[in-house]
Amino acid sequence: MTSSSKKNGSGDHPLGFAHHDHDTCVSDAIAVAEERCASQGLRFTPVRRKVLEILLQEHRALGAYSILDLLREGGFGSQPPVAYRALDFLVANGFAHKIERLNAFIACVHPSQSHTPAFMICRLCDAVAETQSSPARGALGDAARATGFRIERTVVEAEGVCPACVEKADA
Amino acid sequence: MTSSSKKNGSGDHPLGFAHHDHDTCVSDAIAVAEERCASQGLRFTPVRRKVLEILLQEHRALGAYSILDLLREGGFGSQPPVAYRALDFLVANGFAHKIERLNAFIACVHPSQSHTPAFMICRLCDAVAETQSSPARGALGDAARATGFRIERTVVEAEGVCPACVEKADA
DNA sequence: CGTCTCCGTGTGATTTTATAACATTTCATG
DNA sequence: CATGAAATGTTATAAAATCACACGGAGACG
Repeated sequence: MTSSSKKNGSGDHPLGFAHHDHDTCVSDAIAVAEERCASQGLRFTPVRRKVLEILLQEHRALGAYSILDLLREGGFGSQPPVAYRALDFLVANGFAHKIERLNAFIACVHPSQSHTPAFMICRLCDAVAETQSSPARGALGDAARATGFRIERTVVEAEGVCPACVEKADA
Repeated sequence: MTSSSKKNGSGDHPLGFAHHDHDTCVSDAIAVAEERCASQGLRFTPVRRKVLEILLQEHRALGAYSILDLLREGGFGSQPPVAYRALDFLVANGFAHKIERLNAFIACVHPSQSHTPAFMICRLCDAVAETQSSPARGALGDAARATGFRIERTVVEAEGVCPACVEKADA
């Protein structure tokens, strides 16, 4: 099987804090990536596509070595650089993000627009939801301007408890 | 010698984007930590003190293994858990922070107040400056409230170019 | 059509970061 | 001083990431 190896079939998802039609979300996202690569002269190779499919399919943050396992199952190379290179490409081009707190990777939710992603990470179930932030507009931006620091990129990750786990805990 | 092994003597510092009297800053911070540990019943043991001294002295983000090297020079245990445990203590109690982006640690600039730290990391010289942020007040906080996510902690790290390196680059 | 070059891939080895497991020591308390 | 909890020391191992080099396919160019 090419899809999950853990827990998700393909319909119901407690992930990202919200349910949605996952199958079309995967194929849509792949289509978008394909188009954008074509239009920007980027090579959307089989390994890169497969890694993005894996991330979209699982719909959660995956470590490079988990991805590697799934790549192996798919008949691709199984040494770390294979996964890391594909991930580098996906991250560099905004198709995926790295969650620094987890040393893990997740597919981007809206790869079309350029954006400043922020993440909410559940410490109980490890679910990760992507959202937006503009840290450069708040206190951080003020500090940067005051000192002359030139911000190029920001990592914003909130750790806490997702709605589903809050319910469970309260129950 | 108990101080640095890399490059800082004790006077001049391009670190943290600003110069200051470093020797007193180290001893002051140690004194503060000592007091706070005493008042809160925390054990400010030799290893923990030494690790904090190292972080304060170097005044930049250090990897656990660099710290370990310096611990060894100081006659302390030299196996990873020694450093990691001391760092866990310092981080848990707000005397130091982990820079997720760098897998490195840095002494807290104002360990007295509880705060939501944010960091500016220079990708050219690796200098790190701590500042404040309140991501929970902006778009991220809105998203969390909207979805029911309970934020407990936030990681905010801006990557870019520090003032000194901007100058060098422009020159 | 050849062939050159660049870029991506495959692979083995290694480095860097972090934790597990367990014995020993230290220290506050009774 | 006995005792138990917390901290440390040490060995071993796991997890994450990179290095170095060989191979191969797609486009550029004669």
